[in-house]
Amino acid sequence: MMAAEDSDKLNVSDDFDDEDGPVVFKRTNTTSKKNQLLSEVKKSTSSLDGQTQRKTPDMSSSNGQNSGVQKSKISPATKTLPIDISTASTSPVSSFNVKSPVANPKASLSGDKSKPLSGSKVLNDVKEEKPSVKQLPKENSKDSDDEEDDKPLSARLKMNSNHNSKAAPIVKKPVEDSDDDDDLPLSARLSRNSGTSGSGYDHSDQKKPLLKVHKSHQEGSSTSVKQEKLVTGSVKRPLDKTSSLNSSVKKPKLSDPASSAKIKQVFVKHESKVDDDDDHIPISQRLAKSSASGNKSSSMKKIEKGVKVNKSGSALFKKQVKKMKKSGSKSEYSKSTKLLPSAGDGQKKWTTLVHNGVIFPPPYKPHGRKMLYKGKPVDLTPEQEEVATMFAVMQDTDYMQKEKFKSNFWSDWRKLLGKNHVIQNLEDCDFTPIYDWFQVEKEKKKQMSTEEKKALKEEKAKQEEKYMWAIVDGVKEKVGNFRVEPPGLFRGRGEHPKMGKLKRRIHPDDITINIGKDAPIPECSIPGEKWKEIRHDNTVTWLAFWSDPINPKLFKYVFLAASSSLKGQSDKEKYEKARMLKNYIGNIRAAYTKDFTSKDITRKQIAVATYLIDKLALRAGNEKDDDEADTVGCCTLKVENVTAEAPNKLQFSFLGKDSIKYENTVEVELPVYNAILKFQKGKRPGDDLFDMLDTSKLNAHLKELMPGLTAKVFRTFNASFTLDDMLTKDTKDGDVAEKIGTYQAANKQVAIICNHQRSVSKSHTAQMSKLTEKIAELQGVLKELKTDLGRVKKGKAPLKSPERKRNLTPDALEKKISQTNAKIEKMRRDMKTKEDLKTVALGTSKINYLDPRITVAWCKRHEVPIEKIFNKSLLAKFAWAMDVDPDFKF
DNA sequence: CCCTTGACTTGGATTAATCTTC
DNA sequence: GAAGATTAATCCAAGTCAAGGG
Repeated sequence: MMAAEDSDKLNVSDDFDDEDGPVVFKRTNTTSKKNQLLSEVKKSTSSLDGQTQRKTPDMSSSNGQNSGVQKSKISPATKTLPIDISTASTSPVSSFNVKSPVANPKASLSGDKSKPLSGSKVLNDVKEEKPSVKQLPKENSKDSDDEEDDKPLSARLKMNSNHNSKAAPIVKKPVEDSDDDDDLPLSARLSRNSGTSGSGYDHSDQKKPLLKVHKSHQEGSSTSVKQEKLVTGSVKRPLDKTSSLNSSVKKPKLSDPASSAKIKQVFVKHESKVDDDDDHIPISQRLAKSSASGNKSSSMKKIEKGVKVNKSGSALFKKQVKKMKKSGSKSEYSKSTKLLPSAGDGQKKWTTLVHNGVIFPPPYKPHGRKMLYKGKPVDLTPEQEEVATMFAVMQDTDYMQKEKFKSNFWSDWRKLLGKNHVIQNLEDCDFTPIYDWFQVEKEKKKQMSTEEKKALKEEKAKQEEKYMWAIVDGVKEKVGNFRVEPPGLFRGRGEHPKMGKLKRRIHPDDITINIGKDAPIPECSIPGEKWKEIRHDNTVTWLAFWSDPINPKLFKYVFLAASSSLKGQSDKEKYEKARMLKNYIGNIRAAYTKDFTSKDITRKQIAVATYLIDKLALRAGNEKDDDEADTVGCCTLKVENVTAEAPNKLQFSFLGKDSIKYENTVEVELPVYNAILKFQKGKRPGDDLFDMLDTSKLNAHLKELMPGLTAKVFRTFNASFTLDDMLTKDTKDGDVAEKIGTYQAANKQVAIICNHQRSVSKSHTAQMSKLTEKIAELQGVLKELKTDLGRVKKGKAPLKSPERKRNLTPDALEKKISQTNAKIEKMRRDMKTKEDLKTVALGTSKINYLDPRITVAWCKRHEVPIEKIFNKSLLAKFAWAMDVDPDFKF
């Protein structure tokens, strides 16, 4: 307490950390340092001041006011009664409970639908098919866990970071360490390096102890017992079997029928289990019985969904639907619920596809503001002005400090100006008039009344309505990005060689449309222009694409939204594959451990790389061109990115995806440590650490170990496993808020493992000091209350404005005191959380790495409304996971 | 094999919407 | 009731990985 009040923020944070134990403490510290680093890197030359000096327009803003009416309608629901929302709202969310078509991989399994049925039909069929295959011996829940093998190594990492050692303080990501030790790969584990292990900390905080349960660990408390059961449970997994299987399989490409079938069988197995019990009622429903009582939510929701769809369909759309139906599908798109068009037949992704193409940004409207060149106004053509404006508007971004950005911009702009233009160099350009105009426009927009804004919004919605939906196999689905990207200056991340280049406007004749054969060709909204090409390719899911103006080798695609069944299905398959890895991981670890000492250098490198991917959740690391930012992943690590610290630690430091810095120091098995030294020997700092390796070799090898296995599966496995494990271990009885806290802690842990960072908000520091102040103030109040209490008890009048306090009784004072204390406590917690998460991005893992079924099942088990964890988009995206059994185990 | 093309997932930053607070 | 903070939605860049062609 006190620390917080009297100290500056740093201290405060430390305090907080203590709460969690030493580990945390460390982490925080490191974190903050990290931030500094990051920011430095990112900003490059400019420091904050840059912003302040100029007008720092706060772009954010918004309309602060909303019309009460509208708002009120929505907000209440959202907030308190989650359930109501789902049922009541017409939004897509409502469908989350419905069984979505997506969800049934089985359909694909059955596979034989030679003939493309319409969606609903297929669905029905599918549904019945449930029975089937149970090939895999094991039930999932049990077998999966083998003793310790299945834990993600990363979870167990230990990071030790000594801050001190580094001169520069950046310690970085301390991911958490893992616990105890154990993480090692099977055999290794036995021998494991005990020495270091424990490290001073193993705090028991939750973070680490992943599965080690059976072993000593006791932190777990009551839950541990339970867990143990689960974990050790059985499992004798057919690893052997599988492995042999695999080996025999030669190329398991998914497309390969045989291998895919195999995978699917596995899926089926899981699925069947899940399906079997659907009796459980969705949690949200249970809790909120207020809303509909009793019945199964799914049926209800289904209805709702139907309604909604009908409502939203535009006339045009309906027409199309009709037409389409004629051509084959009879299902009512609005109603279909479960089916999956899936991949039963080979590569086919859909049978019928109807959509309206894409919408273009409005043409450029010249504003006529003249920029200055050597102090004098310059006339620009609309085209020239447009590009000048793109640049002017970026005056207060960090890009302005980057020479590369400016030179690339200049180079492209100059082409528009022409060699002989008055403007001969960028240095003498003053874009202020344009910048100021822009700020004014922005302000105007901000000042518009609520009504005006609303009207504008509706207008836009109306124009976009027809582009928002597609009908896939008779089911109306949301389109993800139907807006063509507007022209602008390329904003590459990190030190991207092409930053600042003009990203030209895309026209209809740049765009290729993909649509069903029987569907009407979308009309091109720009008069006089036409699409580049029309295709009818049902082996792909994109609706349209154009080539990237910055890098013509790349394409920009228009896909369905995440809530679509097509996306949902592949999402589910992704998680099923990761779950499958759980059954193979023991053998995989044993295999690579053995290869740590292989004489075959390639094997050895593959082994070490696989180990790093498994333990640290590193990305595969494809090769990159020179015209891209220089970042690396596992296979592309350079010698200089890894520093060996005797006796057995490796310090990693490199720029990963999006030029996000990965900093971590971790203890490794001695053979790995030695192997790294060997790979580094005789090489220069910039040379490839794994010179015999690339992602295709690595993945080819992984595929021999498990069908469909690739490097990225480890990340998914790691993340989901960690979540499941931490939730199982750390969830305690308590109120919903506490449980959510547990969830967030697990989520945070995963984010740290995956190195999902975010930049610290500009106002973070200010916010922290404000909180600190506020706490101090409350503390003052508290003191006064205590004094008064003492006086009142003795029959004296309270100090200060006694007349106002005259009526206070001791009881009332005591109550106030405790309220104030509670308030202070809460503030402290909030502050700690804020500091703790200032550089951690929780969203990415939630969206991409955590099997939603883990979350849904946990919510069901612990009566936490799912809406507390998943927002509207996530609920829609994970519709396929909503009916999971509460006992689901990843 | 190696290299390129193609398609789809992952990711941080921005912007917009909503909620909190004073 | 507006400023400030938080959260959700959007945007689009940057990865992964399969497949095709030579």
